[in-house]
Amino acid sequence: MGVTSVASARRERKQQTRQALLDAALALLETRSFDGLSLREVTRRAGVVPTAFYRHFAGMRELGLALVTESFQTLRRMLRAARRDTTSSQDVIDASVRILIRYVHEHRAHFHFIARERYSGVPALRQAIRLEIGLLVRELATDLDRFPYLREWSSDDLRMLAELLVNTMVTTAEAILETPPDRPEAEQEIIRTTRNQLRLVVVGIPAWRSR
Amino acid sequence: MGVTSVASARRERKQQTRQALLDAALALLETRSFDGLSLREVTRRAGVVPTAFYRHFAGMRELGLALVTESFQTLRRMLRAARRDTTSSQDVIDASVRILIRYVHEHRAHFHFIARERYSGVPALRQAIRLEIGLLVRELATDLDRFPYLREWSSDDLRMLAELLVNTMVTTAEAILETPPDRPEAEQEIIRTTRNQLRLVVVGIPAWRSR
DNA sequence: TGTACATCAGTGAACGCGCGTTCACTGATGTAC
DNA sequence: TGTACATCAGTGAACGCGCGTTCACTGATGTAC
Repeated sequence: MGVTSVASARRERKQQTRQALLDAALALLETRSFDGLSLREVTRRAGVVPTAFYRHFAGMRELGLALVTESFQTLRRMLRAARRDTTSSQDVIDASVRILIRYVHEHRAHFHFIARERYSGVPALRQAIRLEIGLLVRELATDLDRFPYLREWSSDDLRMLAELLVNTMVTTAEAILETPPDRPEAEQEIIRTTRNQLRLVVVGIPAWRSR
Repeated sequence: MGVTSVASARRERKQQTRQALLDAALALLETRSFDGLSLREVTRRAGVVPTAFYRHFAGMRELGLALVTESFQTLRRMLRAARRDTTSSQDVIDASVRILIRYVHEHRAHFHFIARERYSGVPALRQAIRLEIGLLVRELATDLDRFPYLREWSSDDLRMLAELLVNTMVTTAEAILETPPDRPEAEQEIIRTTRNQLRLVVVGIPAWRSR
């Protein structure tokens, strides 16, 4: 038994309520944006009295920031999975897109939340998300230089490429989320288009020479 | 004097109030998302009593749809300007980016609104915006086949390329809007990156062969 | 052109409702001895 | 191990407020003759 992680029953249950609040908010955000979400709705859905909210967050803004953190943990896990899969795979693009689609389906709510709030009404959330996306882009840029041709690229150019790839992936994720679940052929069409877009970018790489 | 456009004083002033409501909403949307906007705020800012609202719109949803229409008129004008400028220009990419930046600055509110609501909480707005963006992509795809190499492309591939270009432009517009006005060098950096991204895509074109 | 009536954009009072936040509380869990 | 006190997650009543929508209204503008 660990010493620092005794996690008394009280602390454990508090953590459960906190998670219930986060999950409730995430579920409500499927149909509303964060701006239009009320504290009372969240507590109602979490099965707790409104005033209990303040035992966990100072207000809705803080809950939103916690959701940003949680969502980007998912994205970072996705990036790690992609790194793993693309080193063992022949078709890097296909493997990357497959990972993306899998993660979007398995973590709809997180992707939804980020897509919604990326440019939405609450400044603190926008800023936090922009910062996190910047970090992801930088991480990806670092990963990229293990590929042929890219070794010689400047870090500025790698960054530019990473941004283009991330933007394309983000747009794809958003499009997948918008697709009605009863139209799998529409999803296939989106996937095909994304693959082609990434291929088009990739075939340009050998021809690229910095300014 | 036209016969059908007599525009009695009454009709004219009604139109003015309607526009005041639209402008008030657009101004408030700089800091809030549509979801978090109230009818009373809008009328207050427009200098009119809340109940007057209903003389012009059945509810906020309808006002939102009117804003979508208005915003996309701006975007369509931009596309026409880009078509004009890029046929007379040597550097198509540079001319296109310049037009985009100019329009973003001159019509901040319209771009802001579209960026905000593209994936935001109100389904009717999301759908309307998605539809309009689809139309813009198709228009651009049609424009593209006047360029070398692209003449031989299938319409599916042209569509794929147009989508990639529009996504890049949309992302750029959003990034420009997020840039604090006191940091023009950050804006220059975004512009440079966008130009490079478009160049990277363009150098890939001659190497592209459909699946 | 002048008059009598119709239209209708905007007003102001009123309603019931859900909101965020405060406060004093309860009772189960944790801690010290 | 047993007891006495401290902690604190969650409760429930209460508050003042802005909301969307209804309704009957006013008075300037438009229309018919």
